[in-house]
Amino acid sequence: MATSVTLSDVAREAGVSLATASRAINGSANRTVRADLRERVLAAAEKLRYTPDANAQAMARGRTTSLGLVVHDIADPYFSTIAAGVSRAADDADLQVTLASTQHRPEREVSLVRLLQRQRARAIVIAGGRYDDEPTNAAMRAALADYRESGGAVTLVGQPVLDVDTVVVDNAAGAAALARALHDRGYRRPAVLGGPEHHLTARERREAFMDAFAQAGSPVQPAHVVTGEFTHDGGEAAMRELWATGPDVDVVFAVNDVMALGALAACRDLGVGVPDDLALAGFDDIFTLRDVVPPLTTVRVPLEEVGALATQLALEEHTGAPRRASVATEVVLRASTPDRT
Amino acid sequence: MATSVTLSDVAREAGVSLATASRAINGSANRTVRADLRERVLAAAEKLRYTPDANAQAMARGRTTSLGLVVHDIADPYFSTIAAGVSRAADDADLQVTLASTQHRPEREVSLVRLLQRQRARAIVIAGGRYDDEPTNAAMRAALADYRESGGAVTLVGQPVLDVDTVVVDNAAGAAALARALHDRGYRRPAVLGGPEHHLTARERREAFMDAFAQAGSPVQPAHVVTGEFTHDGGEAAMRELWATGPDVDVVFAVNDVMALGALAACRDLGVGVPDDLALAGFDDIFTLRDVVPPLTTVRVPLEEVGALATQLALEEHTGAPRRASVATEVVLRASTPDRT
DNA sequence: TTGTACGCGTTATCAT
DNA sequence: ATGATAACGCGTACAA
Repeated sequence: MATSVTLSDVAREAGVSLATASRAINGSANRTVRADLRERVLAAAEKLRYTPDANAQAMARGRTTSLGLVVHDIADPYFSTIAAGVSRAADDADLQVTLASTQHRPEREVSLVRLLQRQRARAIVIAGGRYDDEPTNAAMRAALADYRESGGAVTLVGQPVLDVDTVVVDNAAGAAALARALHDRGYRRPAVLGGPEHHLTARERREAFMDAFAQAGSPVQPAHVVTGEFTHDGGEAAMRELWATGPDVDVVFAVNDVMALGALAACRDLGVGVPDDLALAGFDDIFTLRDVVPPLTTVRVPLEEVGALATQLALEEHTGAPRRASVATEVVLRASTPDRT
Repeated sequence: MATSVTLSDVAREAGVSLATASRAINGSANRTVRADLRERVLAAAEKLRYTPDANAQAMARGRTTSLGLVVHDIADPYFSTIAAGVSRAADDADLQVTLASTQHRPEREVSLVRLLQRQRARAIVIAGGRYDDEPTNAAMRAALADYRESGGAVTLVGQPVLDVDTVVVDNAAGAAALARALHDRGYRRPAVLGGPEHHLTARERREAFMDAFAQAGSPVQPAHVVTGEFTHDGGEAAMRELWATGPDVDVVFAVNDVMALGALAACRDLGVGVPDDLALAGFDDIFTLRDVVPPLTTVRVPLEEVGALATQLALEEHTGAPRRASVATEVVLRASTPDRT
C-alpha cells in the first residue's frame, strides 16, 4: 500500500546524489545544478511519479506551509465569506488552509489553537468574535502567547483584547451611523435585538446604536432591548419575545444580518408587516440579503476583504506591539426602513 | 524566535530517556510506563510547555492526521454546508481538515489533489460536481489513482465517473418526482434553467425533469431550456434570457437553489410576479431558502449529511471496487408553486 | 557544480 | 519496564 517514492529513489534512478536531486527539484534560491543533470532528475521524478513529502520538507526546512483558520461554524455565511477571503489570500501566499471549527462551542477555541500549534501552522486567523469573559480570554491569551513564542503569527478578527494583531471592524461607527440614518428617516421608537449579552461585537453594535439614538433624542426603552443567540433562531426567538410585550416600536435593529433574517421570519409568522407595520435593519450585509424581500437595510462589512486582510497581516514580518487594521463600514439603506418623514 | 521545546528537552528535564518520554506522553497501545516516571514526564512537559510536533509524529508514524476537502467556492452555501458536515465528521475522527478551493476554476482540481497528496492527507473528499469532459476526467482519474496507490482514500460527491468511492445524490429521481408533482398541481408549460451544459449534476436534473414532464404529456419546449452558469448570477442571466423570448411558460425549474434565487431576483426586477405570473422551483434546499419570499419549492438534499457521509466513507477500511453510497432526495412543495388545478 | 553527512522531532525496534 | 538507536524523507552546511 503506502509505497511512496522518495527523493532517494529519484536520485538513484537519475544517477546523482540525494543533494543534487533535492536541488534540482525544489530549484530554490541557489539554482546551482547543471542543466543536463537537472533534466535527468526531473525525468526520473516524472517516471517514478515522485511526490515530495510536505511533512518531511517542513521538518527539514523548519517551517510548514499551512495556515490555520478558526471559525464557529463554516456553514454560517458570515464565516464562510471570511473563509473565502482567507482561502484566496492563503492561496496567493502558497499556503494551505486548515479549517478548525468550534462547532458553536467558543470554549473549544483554546484547544483548536493548541491543535494548530502542534501542526506548526505558520499563522492562525481567528474569525470568531470575543466575549467579555476574562477567564476565557486569559486562557486564549496564554495559548496564543505560547504559539507566538514558538514562532507563529496570529491575527484576530474582532476586538483587540488578546494582545495580537487585530482586524478591527468599526462596529461602533457603523451602528451609530445607522441609528442616525434611521432617525433622519423619521424613526423615533427603536428596539434592539442585541445578541449575546457578553459578545463584544454584539455589545459594540448594540450600545453604539443606543447611544446614537439617545443622542438624537429618542432613547431606546430598556424594555425594548432583548438579548439572545447570535443566530437565525436567536433572532427569531428574540423578535417573538420582543413582540410578546406589545411594544410601542417603529424600527428594530438586529445586531447582525443572520439574526435580522430570523426576526423577519418571526414577523412573517406573527403577521407583522415589514416595513409597513415595522421597519427592520441588520448588520454585515451578507450575500443572502440580496434574495430577501423586502431588501434589508444594513451596515456593510466587507467580509471577504476582512478575511484576506487578516491573512495578509498575519503573513507580514512584524515585531513589536500588536497592530490594528481598521475596516470601515458603510450604512446601506434599503426598503426595509422606508422614509417616514 | 522559533524556539520549540522538543521531547528530548522534556526527557532530560524529567531525567528519563527519549523513549520513555515518548511512551509517557502519547500513552499509546502498550501503556508500559511506571506511574511515577509518567508523572515526572508529564510534569516536565507541562513545565516546559511542550507541544508535540505533528509533522514529526507524522513522519515517524508514517501517517498524517489530515483530511483534504476540495470545493469550488467555500462561500457558496452548497459547499459551505457540505463543509460543515465534513468538518464535523473529521473532528469525530480526530482529523484536521485542509480546505482546498478551486476558486471557481474546475481545472485546478487536479493540482489541488496533487497538493493534498504532497501533504500526505489520509483522505480527500471532493465536493465539486463532475463535467462531461473526458480529458479533464482522465487527468483527475490519473491523479487520484496516484494518490490512492500512495495509500490515500478518496470520496467523491457527485457522479461515479472517477473510479473512486462516490456519494451519489439521486438527482434524477428527485427531479422526476418534482416534475410529476408540478404536473399534478396543474402545470403544463414548463421551462428549465439548466446550468452548464456539460455539468453532470445539472444535466441529470435537467434531463430527468424534462423526461418526466414529457412522460406526463407536457414536454418542455426546446426554446424553453436555457443554459448558464451554476451560480446566482447565472440563474439571473438565464431567467432574463428566457423571459426575453416572451415564452409561454407557467413554471420554471432552476437546477439548483442558488440559480433559482438568481432567477427570483430577475423576476423581481422584470416585474414578473412569483408565483402569480410564474411558478418557480429549485433544487438542494439550502438554508437560505427559509428567508425567501415566496417560500421556494425545491428538492431537498441533506447536504451536511452528505459531507459527513463522504468523510466516513473515505475513512472506512476498504479494498476492491469503488463503492456507491446513495442519498435520497425529497420533493418539498412550497408557495412558489401553488396548486393550479 | 556535486557529493557527504548531519540534523529536523518523533516513533518503533531491539536489547537490556 | 526502560534505554540506546535506527529509521522516517528531506534540506543544507561543509567539503571536495
